[in-house]
Amino acid sequence: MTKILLVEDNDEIRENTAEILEMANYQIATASNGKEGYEVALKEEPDLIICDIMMPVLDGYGLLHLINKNNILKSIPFIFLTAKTERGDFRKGMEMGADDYITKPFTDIELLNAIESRLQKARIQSERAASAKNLDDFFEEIKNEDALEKLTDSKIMNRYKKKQRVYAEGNHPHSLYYLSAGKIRTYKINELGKELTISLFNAGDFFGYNALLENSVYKETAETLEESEINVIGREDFEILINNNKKVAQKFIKLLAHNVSEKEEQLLNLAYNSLRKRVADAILSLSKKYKKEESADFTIHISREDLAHIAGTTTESLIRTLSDFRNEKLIEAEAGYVKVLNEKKLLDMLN
Amino acid sequence: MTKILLVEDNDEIRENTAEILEMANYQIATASNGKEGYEVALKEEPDLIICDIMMPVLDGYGLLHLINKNNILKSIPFIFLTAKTERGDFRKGMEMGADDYITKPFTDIELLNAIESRLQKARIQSERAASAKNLDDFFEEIKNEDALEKLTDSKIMNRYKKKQRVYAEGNHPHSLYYLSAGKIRTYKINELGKELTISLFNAGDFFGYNALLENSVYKETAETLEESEINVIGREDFEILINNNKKVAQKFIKLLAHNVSEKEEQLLNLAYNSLRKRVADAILSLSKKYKKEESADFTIHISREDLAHIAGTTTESLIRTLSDFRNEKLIEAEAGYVKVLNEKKLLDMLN
DNA sequence: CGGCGGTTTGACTCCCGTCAACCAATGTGG
DNA sequence: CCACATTGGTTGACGGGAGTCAAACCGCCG
Repeated sequence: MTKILLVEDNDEIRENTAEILEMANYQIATASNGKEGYEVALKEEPDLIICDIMMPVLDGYGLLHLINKNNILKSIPFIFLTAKTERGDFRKGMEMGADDYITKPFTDIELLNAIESRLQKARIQSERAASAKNLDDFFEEIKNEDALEKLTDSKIMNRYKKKQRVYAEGNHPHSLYYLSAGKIRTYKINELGKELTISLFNAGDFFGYNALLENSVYKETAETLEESEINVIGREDFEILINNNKKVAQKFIKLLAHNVSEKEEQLLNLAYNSLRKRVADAILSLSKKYKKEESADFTIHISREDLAHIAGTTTESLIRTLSDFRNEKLIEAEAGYVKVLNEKKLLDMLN
Repeated sequence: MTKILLVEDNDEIRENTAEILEMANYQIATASNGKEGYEVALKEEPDLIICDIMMPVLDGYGLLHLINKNNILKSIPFIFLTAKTERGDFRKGMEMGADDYITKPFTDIELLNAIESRLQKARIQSERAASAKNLDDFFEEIKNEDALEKLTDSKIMNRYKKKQRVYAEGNHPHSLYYLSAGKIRTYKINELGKELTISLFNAGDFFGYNALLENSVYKETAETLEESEINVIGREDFEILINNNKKVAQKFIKLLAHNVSEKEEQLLNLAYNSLRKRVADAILSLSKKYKKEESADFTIHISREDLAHIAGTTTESLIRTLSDFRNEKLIEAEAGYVKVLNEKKLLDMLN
């Protein structure tokens, strides 16, 4: 049932009006001033508010102001019911966002008509917005339909040399990649030409799926860190698969969710961690990704520049930090490689 | 740009008024009577209609009647602009569903205020309705599943005050959240207690799905930026849905993929951008997320501290940067709010 | 031998984080 | 009702971390 909040300080008018409205089969909540009205509004969430202007404690303008500031209440139709007949008062009320302005004395019919008119209007508004949304959904659906016809079997294998590019930022994705051997990194470049390595991939990883799933262009560049072997899966095949195979969809959902978490963690690191800690993290994440087996100590062959781009710094700064680490016996480092000596201390590195 | 239809038979008033509105940067269509007005309305689909009452051929009431009968046009705000100052005329106009009633003579300010007030109101309506529709769709989907019996009671709605916590890092997720009104942010804290805001959410967004999908604990904390209303969807319901409903799975895959892209972009920013640029980006991302409509300028009420956490810096540094921006006339800022004056320059900010 | 790419070190600068103080507004408790 | 505490915003002074530019070094190959 439609619920109406009536805010009016004069007891007689309030009770009379409430009675009329109840006879018209509305559910009524009442309040005798703006402050009380706001409290009742919060609690009851009426479908419409009728409100006097001149009231003690908090007047009608004040109440309307509060209502408009509240995200939950601001879309409720608001009608002023007042003895203030001056043009200035009327304009002020309307400009503040009231939906109607009824001057006393008024007839029952006027009041009821005004209410119905506003309720009607509110209903139309919400219908309208909802139907726009429906149309979008509809087109969304069509897009996925006719992929079914074009099923072509394509499982190509490619060999890549070191530092070779697989795809570049801005390209349109045509395929999903599966790294069967080697190492891949993806990176972005900012306006000043500085590189940041975003992700590392190892044998057995899929990559390049993000642009496909988001249905957009690549947002990063992928290149090999060393010689690699890559399987290419056609876009259509992948789409059919993910749309029709529950398991595949679940796998990618989980993968994506994990990616998001990882990136969030990286964000926090880059934002506030010292260079020392960022370099330590970079080394550890390489270790985590590429270390062959649990017990053994880890050595990676990587250029200073590449390592710097993982830590988000410059080559020179990275080198200084590596020197520090070397002096502290945390790592062993010579041109072209880094070997982790004390993983625990790296892990506990303070900022 | 906002388009306004002005229907008025008096040439002088029409042209004068149109001129005022054009100066206020609205796009204007005109008509000199109700019939013509209806034709123009159909063709132009204005964002707002201003209309005289007494006109030849078809009067203002007639036009409003036609507009209300037309499904495409009926939700357009409608303002009468008339010499008819009688209470009866006013009531008739409002009862027919007009949104405001301005009597001649009127001042420019009155007219412009009335227009802005109604446009604002219309925006709120559609936002609100669209977000409600989203959730309804979602539950429509749920209903079709065979787990019907379990989830009848699962649509819980919660009210949160400003700065209240929804979930905390490390908690186990029990539900999916849907923000039906208000604003939410998620953030992480590093060992030194520094906060970084990871994501912002607006009415109509889902949040908290990442931990569910990854099948792990929350990796970030979520709290309200202002008073909010949140729908809670039980974990089981969500899991059934996403595992069995192709459309829902696709929706979340796309959402996740987009999240990843966003985070990657943020990574690059945090890694190498100057404080100036990061602050500019923070302001712009707020604008992008919370700006109501295209043309209007954007004001956000946010504490310095919160803004600093979005930019990944300290409150003091943020304040200095804001002062610089203010001196450069890029923004207007006083305690508790920031207003964007020159979006383009903020966007083109160099490092 | 000279050039070249990658690495390392040095010197300098400056951005920005830290600490401290102050102000204004708001709330609070006696 | 006022003194007082508290909170958020702002400004100033200071210093260190890390980026920039330059130069030296080193191994390698033709």
